[in-house]
Amino acid sequence: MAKNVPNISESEWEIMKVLWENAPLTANEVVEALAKADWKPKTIRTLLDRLTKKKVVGVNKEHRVYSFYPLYAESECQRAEAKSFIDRIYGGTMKSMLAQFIEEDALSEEEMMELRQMLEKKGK
Amino acid sequence: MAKNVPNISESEWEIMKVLWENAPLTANEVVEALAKADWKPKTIRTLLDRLTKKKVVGVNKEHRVYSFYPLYAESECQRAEAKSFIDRIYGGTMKSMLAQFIEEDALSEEEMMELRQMLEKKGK
DNA sequence: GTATTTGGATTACAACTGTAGTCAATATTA
DNA sequence: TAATATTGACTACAGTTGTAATCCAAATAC
Repeated sequence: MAKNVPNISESEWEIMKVLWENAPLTANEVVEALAKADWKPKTIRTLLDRLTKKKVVGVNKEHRVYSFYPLYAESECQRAEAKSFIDRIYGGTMKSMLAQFIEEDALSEEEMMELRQMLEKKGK
Repeated sequence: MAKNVPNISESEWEIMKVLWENAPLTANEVVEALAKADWKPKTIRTLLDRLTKKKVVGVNKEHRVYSFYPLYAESECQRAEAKSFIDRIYGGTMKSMLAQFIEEDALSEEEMMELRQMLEKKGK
């Protein structure tokens, strides 16, 4: 369980989002999915290659045109990032983070209500 | 308001934590505060210099031995990091993040209770 | 006042990132 | 089949980061 997820850089994360939604995809399909991001196709290739080298992405080489797919679930990666983020910035507790958001009115009334509901529901 | 905080790297963040707690401090005092972190003093100097160059830290050069102090509040930096983190990883909403934590039972009963209380109190 | 320590300035150097470009083989098109 | 386009492999190159070391001047210790 909880194999440690390798580090995924910011640009790489964009690629991953596409793969998590539609994998497997060829490089070209990823390029198309990211048309709005103004990256040159080669850049996307490089990122795919790096993700592959890092073993965050797998490659199917059965056909001439390879296809790529994630080797970790999105939620797994999110959780890994979240943990390291909260540790680093908020001393390790979600509470401090949420406390700050609440104090600084960074949440809308609606959002707070949703959060309350989520907590209630789980509460029991 | 909300001048954009420059990027603060992971190691640099450790330095900042010390400065936020005790600034102004000389380089040497920072070194002492970070004795447990096993960084060579020179490394800490380098990080202080970089933070200074980035204008995240200010320097008082009135005495031969300089002293350093933060130019941004901790909460300001935390918020900046949190925003970019949530945008990048959770599509921009705190809700998705908290939802995931709740679903995956990443919070203890006690933590959830505290969160509930915080939300209640603010609620009205 | 000489030797030594301390602190600031400068330099080092590899890994990781962002952002591509070149090259060569294969596939497709005319 | 000859020209062209696609795709994968490899290379490029500067900026950031982690992690220091060297050099020199001033201060301090003998």
